[in-house]
Amino acid sequence: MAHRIAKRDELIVALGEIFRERGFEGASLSVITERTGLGKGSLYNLFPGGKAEMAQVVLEEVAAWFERHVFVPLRESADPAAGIAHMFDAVIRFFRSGRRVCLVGTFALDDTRDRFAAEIRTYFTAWTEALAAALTRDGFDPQAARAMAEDVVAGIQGALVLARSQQDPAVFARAIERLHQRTQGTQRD
Amino acid sequence: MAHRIAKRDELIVALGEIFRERGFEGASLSVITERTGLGKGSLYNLFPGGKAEMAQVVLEEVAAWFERHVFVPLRESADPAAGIAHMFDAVIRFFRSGRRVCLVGTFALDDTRDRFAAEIRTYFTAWTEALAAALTRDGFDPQAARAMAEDVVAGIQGALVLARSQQDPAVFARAIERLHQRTQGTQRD
DNA sequence: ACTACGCTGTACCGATCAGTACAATAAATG
DNA sequence: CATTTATTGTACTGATCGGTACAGCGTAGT
Repeated sequence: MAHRIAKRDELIVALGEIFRERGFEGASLSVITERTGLGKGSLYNLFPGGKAEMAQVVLEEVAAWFERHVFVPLRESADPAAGIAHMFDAVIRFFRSGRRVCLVGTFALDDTRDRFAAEIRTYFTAWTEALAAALTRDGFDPQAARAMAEDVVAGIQGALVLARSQQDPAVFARAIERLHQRTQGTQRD
Repeated sequence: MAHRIAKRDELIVALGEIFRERGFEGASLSVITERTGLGKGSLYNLFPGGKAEMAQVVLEEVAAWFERHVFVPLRESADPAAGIAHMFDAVIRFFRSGRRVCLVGTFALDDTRDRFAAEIRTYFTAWTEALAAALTRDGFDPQAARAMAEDVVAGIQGALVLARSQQDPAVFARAIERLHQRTQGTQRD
């Protein structure tokens, strides 16, 4: 049995890692009990809704993290370019420089997609819109800002796929760097 | 029971759709028998290796399709820009304007990733390298070509994730259009 | 027509799935 | 300490998993 996890927060983080590594279907109760050190009794006591509730809570946690570390800075930073830089830093940290995969992206592709469709959709629209708004404030034409925001969010997701496929975090780092530079470009309409 | 599938080629196509829609784990033998109209007896007669062999064959089929419709034009087209344009057309067709998802990308993210790691890796490296070579031939600085190729391949994957999450193929179409334009840009080093 | 063989459906296998029931234990409260 | 309450491990459920065994069938070759 793995080390016992004391606090609920840590448990949610651990669940997130498991879902990221194995997907929703692949994260069986047996691997969850093993990795968290919690028996089924404890798990179902904490999450009466079972696996679906665990995934739901993890998704909410992810959404909250992005809200705090990405969306708020994008929206409220006095200097929009600083907010955008902050976003890229946060993304690099969150995805562990490409070693981690995007849970929401994973869920968006596999057969879990319908179950969490609303959460997945919200995550990406919120991100795209917050970034587009920041780019607009930074001098981009609104239409160009929207296009650039889509490019950046899609580019990050794609970079995660590519880095994972090559087992090479450097691919992710390079892609992030280029995306960041493009947001600082001069052609803005 | 669904309509009986006559030819092996059609069967492989059907298997591809099932894996795309449900992932490797989610594509249970029961849904495969139902969707293909073939019983387990037939399936295991055709693919003695079971599900793993089915997925392997589908991956090979995808690789062959890209080799023929994407990599060869990229490598052999007299006009590299025409080869690149051909690639974008093929991609739009293959992914059904964003309604279809990339099987390889899906496998790269979920827990199937280790099982097919070699095939996944080859798919993306072959694509990136063929595109980078074409861009170089088209006048890009070799380093810029490599970066652009990574951006394009990652951008396509990300656009598929985004389009799927928004259930909006237009997101994919727009992203492809922008990627294509960037390959035609004038800043090449 | 007869044989041989490839294809097929079906019944079955042990393993594992998510989830439940519940008794034993631990912790909190008096 | 006694009693209540919350947490936990374990044994179980029925369903489904991937895979196997095999008998029945159709067709081709002769």
